[in-house]
Amino acid sequence: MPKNTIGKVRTRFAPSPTGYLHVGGARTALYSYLYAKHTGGEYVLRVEDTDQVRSTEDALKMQVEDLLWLGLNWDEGPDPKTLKDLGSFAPYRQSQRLEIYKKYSDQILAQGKAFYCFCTDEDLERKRQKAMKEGRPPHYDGTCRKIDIETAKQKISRGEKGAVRFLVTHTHDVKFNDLIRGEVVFPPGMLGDFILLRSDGMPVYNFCCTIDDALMEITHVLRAEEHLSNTLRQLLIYEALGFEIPIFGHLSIILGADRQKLSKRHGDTSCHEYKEKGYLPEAIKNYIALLGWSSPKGQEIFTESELIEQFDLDRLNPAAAVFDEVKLKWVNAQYIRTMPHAELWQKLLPFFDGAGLKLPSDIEWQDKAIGLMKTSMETLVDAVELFRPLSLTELDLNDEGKEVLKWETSFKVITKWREKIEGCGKMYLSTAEFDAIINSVKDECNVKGKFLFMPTRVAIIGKPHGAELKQLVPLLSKDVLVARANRCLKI
RNA sequence: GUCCCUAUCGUCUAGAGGCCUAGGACAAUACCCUUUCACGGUAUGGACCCGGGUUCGAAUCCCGGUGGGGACGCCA
Repeated sequence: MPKNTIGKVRTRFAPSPTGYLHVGGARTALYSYLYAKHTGGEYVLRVEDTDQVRSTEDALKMQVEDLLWLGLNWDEGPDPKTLKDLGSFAPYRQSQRLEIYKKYSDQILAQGKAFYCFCTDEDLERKRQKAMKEGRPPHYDGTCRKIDIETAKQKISRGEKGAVRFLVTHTHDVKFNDLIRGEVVFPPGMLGDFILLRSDGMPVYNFCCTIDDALMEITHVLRAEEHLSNTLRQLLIYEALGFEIPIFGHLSIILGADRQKLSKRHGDTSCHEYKEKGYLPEAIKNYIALLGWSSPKGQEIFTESELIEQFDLDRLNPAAAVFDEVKLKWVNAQYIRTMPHAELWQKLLPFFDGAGLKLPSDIEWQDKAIGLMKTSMETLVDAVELFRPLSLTELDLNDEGKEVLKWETSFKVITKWREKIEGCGKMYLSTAEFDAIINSVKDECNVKGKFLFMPTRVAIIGKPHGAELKQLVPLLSKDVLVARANRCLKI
């Protein structure tokens, strides 16, 4: 009987590689990871790829990539680079553990706790519909229970396809103690005989999951609430095989703003999409940690080590939580503000490149620019519009800007502005020098308020509204400022 | 249909029978700062799903209802 001999906490995240990593999956992975780290235990990545139709190698790569992006590195599982299984419980891909499942299936069959089923899909579907219509639970009706094992084996040896079903006969309540929900009771009659092995020999989720959790000595199974009723099947398998039962914790579901389970209908639900929208992995992690868990201190923004230190399983909320991107944005903004400038610049670079922005490569300039801009952005994508006026490309005058240039006083203001900059000895103006110049333009042209600031802003960024000039001007060289002013004067 | 889970401001939550006139965060509103916007600061409004019990006392415990979610697959 498999047993956790080390006495260590072992958690796992067991995704099915059928697409991108969903935020719900990310949270399950995060909690499993955090709990293992918190207790000094081990965190395993196992790949549940027994659905050969839907599981793909590409999807596995995507999931691995997203998990690594979030920094949820596993102690055992497929190697991040080669995807080769690493760890003493290998293999970690269920598609490579088929003999193991076969062995246990044979054992259950031999115990008489399972039987071969030769019913066809069509038969089953018809019976299911009929049962539903008559108000009965749509359970398997037990047709093949009466086929004895020898007869069944003969049929199989003649090439007939048979699935293996677990024989569900218990008449007692099945109970377990859920970490999050307390005692959960399943009365008898909730279940029909369920499949262990499909007729093509592939095992199904509930079977592999149970065997692997036991064999891999997983001590704490954290998974989404939709698996709560699966636990009954798994408990019956644990019982039949005499395996030690792990501690289960069923995490609440994450909902969209419409209070329905978060899904593709809600738009962006994968980590990958949030990455593209300019969210930092630290921020996503921090935000999803708070969906269903709270810090005993009431803290909301954490470093990685604070999260690990404070995270525990006794503060998980059983009720479903709505995913709120507005708050995610706020969390993201907090991280942007505290991130070292050079690091933030590196993260911004792909977004600038993607938008075709050409920005100075001077490190000092970049540092100054980030310092001035970072409180104005919530996501990395926001930086694109913020930095666009600083791009060393031709000034883009918008219609609103052109309107401002038509004002009577605008020509005078911009001419004076250009004259003042040209007269300045330095390559970059300081904020104070900019203030001084603006004030002298104001006095000498005798204009103020919007008639002063709007034309000046148009001469600098091509539009009358937007970024703070005090932030922008110190980041634009004299040459660029003059060239842009000239451009406006020519219209 | 049957079973399981669940219910505190718009959202995430604190709350372990008296510390609750229910606390915090995001969002909202107002004001301050600012010659635009944002940042920042200050303040305001905003919730215990409903009905029964138990108790001297219930957001908290119990029962019922209602709402929401999940499961009843040769999907996971």
